[in-house]
Amino acid sequence: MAPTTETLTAERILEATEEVLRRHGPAKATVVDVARALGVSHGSVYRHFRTKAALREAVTKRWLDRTSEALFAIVGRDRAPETLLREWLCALFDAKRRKAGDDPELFATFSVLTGENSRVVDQHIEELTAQLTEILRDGITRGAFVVTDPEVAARAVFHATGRFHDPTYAGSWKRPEAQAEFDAVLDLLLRGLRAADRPQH
Amino acid sequence: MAPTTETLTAERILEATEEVLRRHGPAKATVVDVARALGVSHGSVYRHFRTKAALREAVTKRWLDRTSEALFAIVGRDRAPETLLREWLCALFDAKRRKAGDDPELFATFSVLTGENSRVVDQHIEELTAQLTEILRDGITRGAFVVTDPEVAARAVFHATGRFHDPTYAGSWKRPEAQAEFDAVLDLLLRGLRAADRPQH
DNA sequence: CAGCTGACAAATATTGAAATCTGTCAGCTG
DNA sequence: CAGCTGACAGATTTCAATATTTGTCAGCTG
Repeated sequence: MAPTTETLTAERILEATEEVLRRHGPAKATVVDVARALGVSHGSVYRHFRTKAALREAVTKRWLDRTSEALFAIVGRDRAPETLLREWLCALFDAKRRKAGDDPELFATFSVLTGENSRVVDQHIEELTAQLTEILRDGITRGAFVVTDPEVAARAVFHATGRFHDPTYAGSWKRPEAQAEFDAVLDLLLRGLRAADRPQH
Repeated sequence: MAPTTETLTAERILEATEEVLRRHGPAKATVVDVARALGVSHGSVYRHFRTKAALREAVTKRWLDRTSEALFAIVGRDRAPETLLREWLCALFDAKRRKAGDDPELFATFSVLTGENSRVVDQHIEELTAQLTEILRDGITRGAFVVTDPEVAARAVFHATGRFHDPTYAGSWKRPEAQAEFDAVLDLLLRGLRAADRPQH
C-alpha cells in the first residue's frame, strides 16, 4: 500500500505484521497481506522470517515484552515487599485485561500461541516468574515473607493467580465480580507468604 | 443393537448415551447412534430429552455428580480442619486427573460444556465451592482457620487451585512436575488460611 | 390411549473441486 | 552481488453441492 524507498528491515516487517494482525486477526492475516502493506513481494518477507509461524511469534514476543518491561519497572520500586507484590500482581492483571480489551486481535494471536505451547509464551511466563521470584527473595531478606524456596513460591503464586492472567479466562475479566475475586485470591496468598509476626492489617 | 422388552426410561437412555459418548466422543456421537444402541427410533429419545444438548448435559451432570458425591463423603470425615481441606483438595485433583485419563471422551464432553458455560458445569462448581465453604466454616469454629467470609475464601481457594481441576489444563496434569506444583499452591493457601498461633507444621 | 414409529423440513456436517496461501529458488536489477 | 522479484509446487483454505443429523408430529400399535 505504501511502497517506501527505505530498506526492508525485520523491524519494519514486524510493525506491518502487527498492523495486519490487528486488522484481520490471526485467522485471516496472510503473509501476502503483510507484503502488500509494505509494498514488497511476499518472498522478501521470507528473507527475514523463515516461516509464517516465526513471524507471528516474533510479533507476539514484541507485544509481550512490552508488558514484561512495564512490570519490570515495578520490581524496582521502593515499597514494603507486600505492597510491591500487590502492586505487581495488580499491574499484571490490569495489563492483561487491558490488552484483551483494547487489542482483541493481537490478544487472540497470543491466545493461539498459548494453546500451542509456543516457546515464546513459555519464555514470557519464565520472565514473569523470574520477576516474581525477585520480589519474593527481596521480601525474604527484608523479613517480610516466610518462604522456603522463592522460585517454587513464585511459581505457586503465578499458578494460583492464573485465572487473572491466563488468556483462557479473558472472557471472565469483564464480569463485575472479577476484581473482587482477584482481591480475595491476592489477600489469601499474601497472608500465606507473610512472616508469622505479621502486622495483622 | 440390543432391543429389550423393558420400557424406555430416561435412565436407560442416559446409560446408552454415556456408552455412545465413550465410544465416539462428543464430536461424533449422534442421537441416532443412541437410539440404535437402544433398539428404538430416535424419535423416542426426544420424548425424554427435548434436545441433544439437554441429553449431553444430563449425561455430564450424572458423571459430575459422581465426583461431587465422592468428595462430599470427605467433608464428613473426622479430621483436623487443615488435614480435611488438604484431603479434599487432593481428592478433587485426583478425581479430575483420573477422569481425564480413564474416560477421555466423557471428559472431552465435560470440557465442551465448560467452554460453553453450561448451567450444569456452573452447578457442579457451585456444589464444590459449597463443600469447600463447609470445610472452611467448620475450621473457623474450631479455631484452626482465620477467614473473614468463608464463602469468599472458598471461592478464592477454588480459583487459586483452578490449574488442578479446570479441564482447560488437563493436558498439564500428566507432567511429572504437576504434583509438586499442586503441593506448592496447597501449602501456600493453607498457610494463608491458618490461624496466627499456628502449629508451624 | 401412552408410547413409539418413521417420514419430513430445517439445520449442520461432509466432501471434493477450485482458489488461495506458504515456502522455495532461479534469475533480475540497482 | 545483496537483495528483491515473481513463477512455481505443495499445503491449506474456501465454497458449494451433497449427505447426514436434529427436532417435529401425524398416525400406528399393543
